[in-house]
Amino acid sequence: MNPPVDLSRAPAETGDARARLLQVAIRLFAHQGYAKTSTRELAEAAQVNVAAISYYFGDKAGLYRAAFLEPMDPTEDLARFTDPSLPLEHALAGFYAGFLEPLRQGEDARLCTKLHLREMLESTGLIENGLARSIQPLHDALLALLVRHLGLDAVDDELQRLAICIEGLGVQLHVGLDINEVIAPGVNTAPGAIDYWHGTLLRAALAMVQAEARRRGRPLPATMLGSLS
Amino acid sequence: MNPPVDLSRAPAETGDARARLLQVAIRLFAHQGYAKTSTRELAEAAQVNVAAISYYFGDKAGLYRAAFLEPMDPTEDLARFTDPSLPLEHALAGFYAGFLEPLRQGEDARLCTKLHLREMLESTGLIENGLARSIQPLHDALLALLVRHLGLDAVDDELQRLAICIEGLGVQLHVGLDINEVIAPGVNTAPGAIDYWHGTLLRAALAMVQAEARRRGRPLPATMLGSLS
DNA sequence: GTTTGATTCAAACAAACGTTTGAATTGCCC
DNA sequence: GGGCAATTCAAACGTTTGTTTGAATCAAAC
Repeated sequence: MNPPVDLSRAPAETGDARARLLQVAIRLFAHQGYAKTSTRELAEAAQVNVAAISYYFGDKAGLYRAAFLEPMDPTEDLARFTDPSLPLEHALAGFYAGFLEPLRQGEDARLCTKLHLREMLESTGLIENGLARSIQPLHDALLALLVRHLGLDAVDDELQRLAICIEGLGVQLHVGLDINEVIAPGVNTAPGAIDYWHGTLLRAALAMVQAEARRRGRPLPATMLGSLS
Repeated sequence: MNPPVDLSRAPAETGDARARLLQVAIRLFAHQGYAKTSTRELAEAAQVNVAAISYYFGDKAGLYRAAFLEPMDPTEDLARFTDPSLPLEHALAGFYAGFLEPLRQGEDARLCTKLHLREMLESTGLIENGLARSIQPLHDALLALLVRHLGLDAVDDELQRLAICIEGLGVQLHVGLDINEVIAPGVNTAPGAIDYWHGTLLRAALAMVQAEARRRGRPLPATMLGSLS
């Protein structure tokens, strides 16, 4: 009795049934969505009895919530580019490194990103409490970076749009992971593809920022750029 | 008897039950996905008996397929930017106009785009036969445009990535429609927001293309640019 | 007015769904 | 070994799912 429903982060200490369910849930929910994934399918994939879902997570929605919120820690992504001493180029390189790292790692990390992207389209309400809280700091940090390097003293709408464009380039890589392979075979899978993408995104973002600086009549100080240009 | 299953485009002539089902299907499938939308919900929303679904479309999947493939005609989007006499800036402006037009129109057009975006993440196989066939021409036309203005004689991987970035900026607008409003309130809903976005996307794409031209040591002829710069 | 074919309807179907149950099993402390 | 709580299990629960059925309704042709 007294099931540890939502014991709040105890993935390994309570046998591996709970942990296996979580791992499988991320994969299956990401791959085929919430509604198309049945509890029996989850249980079978995790080699666990169906009742384990309600035992450990209350119900199917609880398992989804746990799987969705599990690996969300924006702090390490933030650390990659918020250092004010970084030149713009290196900061943007660090920014995109956060987007590209899941692509380098195994399929699990990629599916985890897919799970979050899916929520952006479905918006089951989890997005306001979880995803937004993970994205907002990244967005604000990027805004601060741009304000600093553009020499502005406030965030205006045009800067918001610029930031969203810069983020969008990184998001697009994940959203179009599958379809880009159909449209332009090899762009994502060829050896070294991720590194090439890193360079492309970085140059694109730099060009956008420099264009915006020029548009505002505030060309970037050369010292703020790195070696690439 | 002899039900007109998949009569292949006869939306109005056979009473409006079929047409109403299609219209409702686009809205509901886009809003909550395929699996979360039940046949009874569809029938009720369309004020139609449940049997009408199998009567007109065979089954639920048939209705989804019909709704998905219904309004897909890339030719008019193509016409906006493929004219070789257009300067680069005007061509890119036309390119993004195709992305932004659904945002100007009613919610229906927006949901239709959402329906297609959702398929990019789910990949139920419909994407290869339908969506890819609608996107591929756009992508190829954009490649041709870039090859022409960059003075290249072939498409290489870096040009593929540049094209995907340019497209990604447009896609991002739709993908992030909801979440961007949470992160940066007003960017999509403020009066004139779409027009502002058009300018931002255009300047960003131009900057990316010019940067790529510089990287290749082939600066763009000034004659190919328009009045903005 | 009757016939004919197309369309609509309420009702029912089997299958799959999420969840619960109560007994069986396990691991561990005394 | 006995007691105890945590965990696992097969089975069943009631509901909802997609689909089908056969009769009822409708509009036009004869």
